[in-house]
Amino acid sequence: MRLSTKGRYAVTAMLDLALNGQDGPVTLSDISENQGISLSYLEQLFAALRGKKLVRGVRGPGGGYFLGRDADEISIADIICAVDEWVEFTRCRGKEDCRGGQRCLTHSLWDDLSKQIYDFLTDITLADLVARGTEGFDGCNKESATSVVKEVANEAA
Amino acid sequence: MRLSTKGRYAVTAMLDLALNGQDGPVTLSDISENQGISLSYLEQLFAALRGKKLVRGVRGPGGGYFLGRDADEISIADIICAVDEWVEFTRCRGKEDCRGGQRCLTHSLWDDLSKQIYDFLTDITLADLVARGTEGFDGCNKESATSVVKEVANEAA
DNA sequence: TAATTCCTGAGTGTTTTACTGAGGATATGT
DNA sequence: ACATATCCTCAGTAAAACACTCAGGAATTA
Repeated sequence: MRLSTKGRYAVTAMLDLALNGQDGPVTLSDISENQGISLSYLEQLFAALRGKKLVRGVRGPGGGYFLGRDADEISIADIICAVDEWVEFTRCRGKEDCRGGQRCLTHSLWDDLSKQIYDFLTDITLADLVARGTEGFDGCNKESATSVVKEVANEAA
Repeated sequence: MRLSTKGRYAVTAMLDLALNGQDGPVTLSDISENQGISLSYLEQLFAALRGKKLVRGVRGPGGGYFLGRDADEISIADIICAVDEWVEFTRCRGKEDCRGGQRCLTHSLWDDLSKQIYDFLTDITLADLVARGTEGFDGCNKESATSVVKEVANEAA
């Protein structure tokens, strides 16, 4: 599991899509402006997302992007795997590569952890995030990440 | 939270240390050979780990590295944060940066998820991994966790 | 036909990655 | 004292990834 800023861009963009895609498609220009990501970079990311059928593009005026399937059917792991190519880390592919089992054991432990992280992110869907966020939303103020700021919640109400 | 191969190298090296550091210090040469990481790169990583007091170096012949504290007091998040500098992702630092609350909401959702991942990795210690791994371990030939993960990933694709 | 949007691909400066190399500081064994 | 082993520091570097610009082409709508 690889987790870089590239993956974050993708997750953020998909979140934007989940939030705004209810009434009509969302254009990349909108996402670009909303999230502060360059248009061309978004196009690269969405090429990958399209390849994995996580989004569906509609061309022409009034076009844009939809989610490829329901938000509760798209996990964070899906999104990250689509853009952050999965890299094989351990070079230990069989018993012959192992020296005294030591190296192999360490790698096996890493693989275990890696799988745990993957499973964790597989269990979180876009719908989860949206649901969780829109009810107990804590607003923009980064300094109070834990405390609840109700400004945007009030704005929405 | 950033999770790259650099962080993996660090976690793997620390695991090696946790496994072999019971009777005397472990040299970087050993780790280099065991894990297939270049010596100089390890020295870079351990400079960072030393800075965060996660390891303790002993110079001279017979020297090497110890864990900086007990294995059950070192979380995976500690290790990754030591080598993979924490990068602030969202540029949204206050209400003035937000446009209609939309961008802000997305960023807040990301921050939420980011914190969840961080908490998850904070709860896993080196001791956990070692304990979990050494009991059920039966060598390299077994269908490794990595290939399982890859299957799942392919299935999702 | 013109505008809008997706879509493709080439190119580019910057940063990160993973490594090489050249040395110095500190401790050990003889 | 001396040679050796180890940590430790720093400078450099090729390759990859990142994030982006630019230049168009393809499909759709008005």
